[in-house]
Amino acid sequence: MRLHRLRMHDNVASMTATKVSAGPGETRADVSTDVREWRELLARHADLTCALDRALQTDHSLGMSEYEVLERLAELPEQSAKVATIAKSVHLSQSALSRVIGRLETAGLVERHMCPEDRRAVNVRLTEEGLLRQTEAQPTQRRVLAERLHAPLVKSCQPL
Amino acid sequence: MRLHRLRMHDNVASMTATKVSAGPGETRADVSTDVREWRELLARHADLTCALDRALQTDHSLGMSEYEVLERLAELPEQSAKVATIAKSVHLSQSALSRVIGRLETAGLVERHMCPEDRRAVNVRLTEEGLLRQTEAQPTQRRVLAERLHAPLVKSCQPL
DNA sequence: GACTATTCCATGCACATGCATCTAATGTCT
DNA sequence: AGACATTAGATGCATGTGCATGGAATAGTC
Repeated sequence: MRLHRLRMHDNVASMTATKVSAGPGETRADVSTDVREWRELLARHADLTCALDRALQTDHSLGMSEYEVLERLAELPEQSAKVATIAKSVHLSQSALSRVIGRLETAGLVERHMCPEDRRAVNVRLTEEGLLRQTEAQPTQRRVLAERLHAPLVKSCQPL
Repeated sequence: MRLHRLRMHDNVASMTATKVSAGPGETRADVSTDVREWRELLARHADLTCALDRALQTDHSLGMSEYEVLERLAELPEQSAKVATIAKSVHLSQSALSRVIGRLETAGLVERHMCPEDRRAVNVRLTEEGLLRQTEAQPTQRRVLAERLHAPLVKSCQPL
């Protein structure tokens, strides 16, 4: 049972070179505002990611990546989309997404169909079972978000 | 070369059961405020994590986890700490942290010493080389943070 | 002092992910 | 049509991570 969580994906963005020289009064121990914000972001992400993954896994046997893909499909009127389309809204590499879809397919929650108008593409369609699972899991996700999205951080950003 | 990034760790927090029932007007397609916030957090995290890892790896041959540990040590006056202490401020499991320290040790950036007053514990000490590398890498980290922490998100949270 | 429980860290293992690459299909030239 | 470039998606591989466990040292109990 995978109970961790992480993701990232290379979303190529502009690299405007904003020069930021550290202030002269800066010592070894003090930390810039950006760094504090960044550490809070990391802490919040770790907390939520862990809690969400745990809750989804325990209560619904779904990983966070799996749930996210189901959720995106469920939000669509057609409840199906090409892999490339899903990739645009999920922070996973193409390969990781391909495997997530593979796991969902094995579990019977989605089906892969060849795309008639572009036979390279694959259409991913939510099954009845898939919609059911997503519908069941959604309250769990919402509950965890409501509980922790704005809760005070336990593990924070103190300089140790 | 590892060019991804992600982390999480189980920081046990209270599980106050805040009941949040979805409003009756909610349809399949609309997304709650919490969910929008959560997706923004995910997107920001993915963007920064990816950019930071790339920059640190390319320019300084350091992973994000490695850099973070170096940074935490460099912030301390003694520039050394027990593993358990470091663990409190980094979002890594104990095992992952142990291995990060192992890689840093192999690279000659930290040293492991037995802790005299508690011989179970290990003291991790920044080497000269380690401090140098962290000092070199810090501007890179600050630059990426300044560039992207508040930049508009390219890959956002649209319902596809 | 002997025994047990607990704490600190390292390691075996399973697994999800990113990168590089491959195949197939499509698009673009000439 | 033929040749080359591009795009969609799957997969081999290396790697980082978490979980479970283990060994060693300490703390607590009798």
